[in-house]
Amino acid sequence: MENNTKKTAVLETGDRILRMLECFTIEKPEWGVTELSEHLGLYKSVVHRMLVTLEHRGFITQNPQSQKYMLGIKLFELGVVVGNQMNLRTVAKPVMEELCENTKETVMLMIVDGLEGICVEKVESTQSVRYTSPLGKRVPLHAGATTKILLAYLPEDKIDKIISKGLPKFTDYTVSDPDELRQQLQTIRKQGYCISSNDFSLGGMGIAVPIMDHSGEVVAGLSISGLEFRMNDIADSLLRQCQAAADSISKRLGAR
Amino acid sequence: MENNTKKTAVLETGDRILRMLECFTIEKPEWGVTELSEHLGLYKSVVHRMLVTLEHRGFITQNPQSQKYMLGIKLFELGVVVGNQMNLRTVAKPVMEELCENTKETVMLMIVDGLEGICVEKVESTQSVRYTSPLGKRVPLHAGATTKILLAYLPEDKIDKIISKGLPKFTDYTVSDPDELRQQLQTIRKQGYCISSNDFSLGGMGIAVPIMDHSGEVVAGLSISGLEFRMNDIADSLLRQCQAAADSISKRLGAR
DNA sequence: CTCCCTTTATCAAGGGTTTCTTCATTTCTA
DNA sequence: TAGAAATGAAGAAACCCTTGATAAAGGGAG
Repeated sequence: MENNTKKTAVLETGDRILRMLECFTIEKPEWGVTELSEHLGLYKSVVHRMLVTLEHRGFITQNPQSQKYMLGIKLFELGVVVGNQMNLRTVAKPVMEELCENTKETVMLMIVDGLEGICVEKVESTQSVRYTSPLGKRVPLHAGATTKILLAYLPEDKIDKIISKGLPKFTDYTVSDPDELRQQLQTIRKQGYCISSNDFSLGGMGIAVPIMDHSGEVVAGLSISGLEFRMNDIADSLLRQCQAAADSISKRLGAR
Repeated sequence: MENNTKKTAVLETGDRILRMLECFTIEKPEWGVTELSEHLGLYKSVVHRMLVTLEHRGFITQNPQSQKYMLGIKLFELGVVVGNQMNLRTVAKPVMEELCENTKETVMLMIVDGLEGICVEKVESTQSVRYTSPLGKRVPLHAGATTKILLAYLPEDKIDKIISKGLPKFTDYTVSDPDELRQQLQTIRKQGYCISSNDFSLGGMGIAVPIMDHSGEVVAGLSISGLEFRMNDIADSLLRQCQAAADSISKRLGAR
């Protein structure tokens, strides 16, 4: 995600280090020097020197057995600082816990960052078979109820940008036709919620509503997610509970 | 915390950026350009350029109203990656939840990083009056049960180093005499647990035990923390439950 | 089980590139 | 409106990349 409103140029060396940090993900948390070199298109000695710099202050640590590198405890600390400063998360958590208790399904809170959605909080169902998604994971906005509700309230130019980047299919039910997606988004805005099944994962179902801040702007999506066969017949009831929860959170954020 | 086993020099620009990131803490999550400049002893234009570099990729974000800078969502994502790769946390969490449920007090998991302790997981009591400490916060090792249990099992040279850095008092009961501290640590090792009151916060009480990994090494401290007047009379029972929980976690980590 | 070869990680030095230092300009707040 | 903070630009100074050497580790073959 790029913020290019400022004229000041970025520091090349700094930007390169940040780019490398972005390689460490939930899917691939461990990297070797050669792997990073190839992935980033940088000399191995450059990569190594960056890793030593990060390791020096605990931002990265090396697994002595495998010699591979992984993110260090300092990033855990900084991550907690970010989590703490999200008023939205603090306010939402107890409401989400209650909603999960009442519905027995996973409750998720997502925001938009750039052209993607990120799960910033979740309360997982305690049922053995449950829907879940990793906290902090980035997902596309056109598949899944929680992200489609966010997409619906984005500015038109941003929706255009997302569509122009392409709409990959995750299942046979994932919408990939731009006109059909726009139609869906219009319906979502009209009814003020999104219910979708099977479009991100087969057998999955999500019921999502928007959360507003004091200025009436949509700042997050709240959803109940689970298995379709469990949720389909009680969708109305789940929707009402989700709406009540979102209203509660919105009010605490200063919405009218 | 410095890892200086490698001969490769760190990148000055990179190190400077990391040093700046370390300024953003739970206590002070927002900084202005001039504040950072003075705190770090760097020119304002250098600080500004570093901030723009971090902002460019979402590692830092600027509050438009106050013009101050705070950590960005990218660090939240990386923080989650770190949290996920901590096998200890994943294994411990359900056990901690049960322990909290059974004891009604806050349960905490701490590790050592450098010469300090860090809380890497906690399950807070649901009682309105409860003991708590921020997740991810660094604390000294000589005050409080959870950290003293960790200190007790550190190598002698590391204990010496910590003592030589000084033992600040948090209450009148905080141990600050090196000989007395060593005595306490010996007792803790002997009995295999630590119970302390009032030495980190007045009225607070903690019961802590060590968690071992597959090699028998102490990798974390597990504790029940609460108010002294609630815990004092049932300390034996709480200690047994804490020991059982720690044993369970240790076994799942491969300890015998 | 040991040795050899291949791959990866680590390290060093000079030329080229990037960033700091200084100060100007813009923006914001009281 | 004035002062303080944020933002931005250009030449000198410092840093880093590029290249290749060395060390370490792992795997396969005998």
